[in-house]
Amino acid sequence: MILRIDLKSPVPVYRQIVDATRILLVNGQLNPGDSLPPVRRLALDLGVHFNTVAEAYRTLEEEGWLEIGRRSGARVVSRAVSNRSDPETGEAFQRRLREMVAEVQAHGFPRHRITRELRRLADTLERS
Amino acid sequence: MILRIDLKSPVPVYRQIVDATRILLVNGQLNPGDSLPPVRRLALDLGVHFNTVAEAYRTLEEEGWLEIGRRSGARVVSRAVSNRSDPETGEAFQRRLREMVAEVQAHGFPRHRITRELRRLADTLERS
DNA sequence: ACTATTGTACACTGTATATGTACAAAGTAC
DNA sequence: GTACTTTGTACATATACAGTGTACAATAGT
Repeated sequence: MILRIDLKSPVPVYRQIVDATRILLVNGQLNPGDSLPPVRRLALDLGVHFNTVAEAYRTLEEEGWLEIGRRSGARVVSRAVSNRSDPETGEAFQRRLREMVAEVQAHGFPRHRITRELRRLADTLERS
Repeated sequence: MILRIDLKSPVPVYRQIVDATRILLVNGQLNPGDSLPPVRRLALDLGVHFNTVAEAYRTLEEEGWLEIGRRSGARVVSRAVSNRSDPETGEAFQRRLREMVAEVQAHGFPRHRITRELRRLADTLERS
């Protein structure tokens, strides 16, 4: 499993691991039955302490993605996704989208590239 | 100025203020010459300490949006946006977009609503 | 000049992130 | 089936950061 994390980011490392792994899970690049690397190995790869990785695994377990055993390590399980999403989820999604767009606009990222990325992502989602 | 912040969010309040205000600035709902409320008043409205608001204002000042004076308060200034955005900006934008999408998918938010929001935002941007 | 209003400075507290170290459980080898 | 090795867990500690409390400094208005 290859993840890229940024030690200088204000986002805590364990959450970066969670976020990156969740993408793999949602996209089907990690499937039920697959094993995740032992905490010590992934920690070495990423250059962090293994307890940091363990914290990430526990978070993913709480979200229902993983099953963690003492010697068996972390394994992906099939996860029932509730089709009933909180109404709050949609609002928060819109707000965070606008925040992100405003931020990259402030950095001078041109509008047409922003719209291009948004549409490209929408297309990708639709086809998957 | 009306902002909505979430005291239970893991995102620090001062950054929520920054993010929300940046949207107003980028969208032209706050323009050069406009005054922002005094830190104590906005703090009362939001239910936080005024130093928290002051921290947000200072951050926006560092980003070049505001000019802060002792008695004159915080005032919006015209800001030269560099058209040269870091190449990193685009990559980070894509990554964060995918993270957000994966997160709402995990919450059961249906794909067609995600794509709808993405395209709606793209359209809005294009027309502004 | 006085005063009220504004932001600033800085100490303090609580919480969360990341690490260090010792331990416990459970497969594997013999 | 006992020993060993590999795995995650528990918890103490260090550090950084967010948020608050309080005193101060500057400045516009009277």
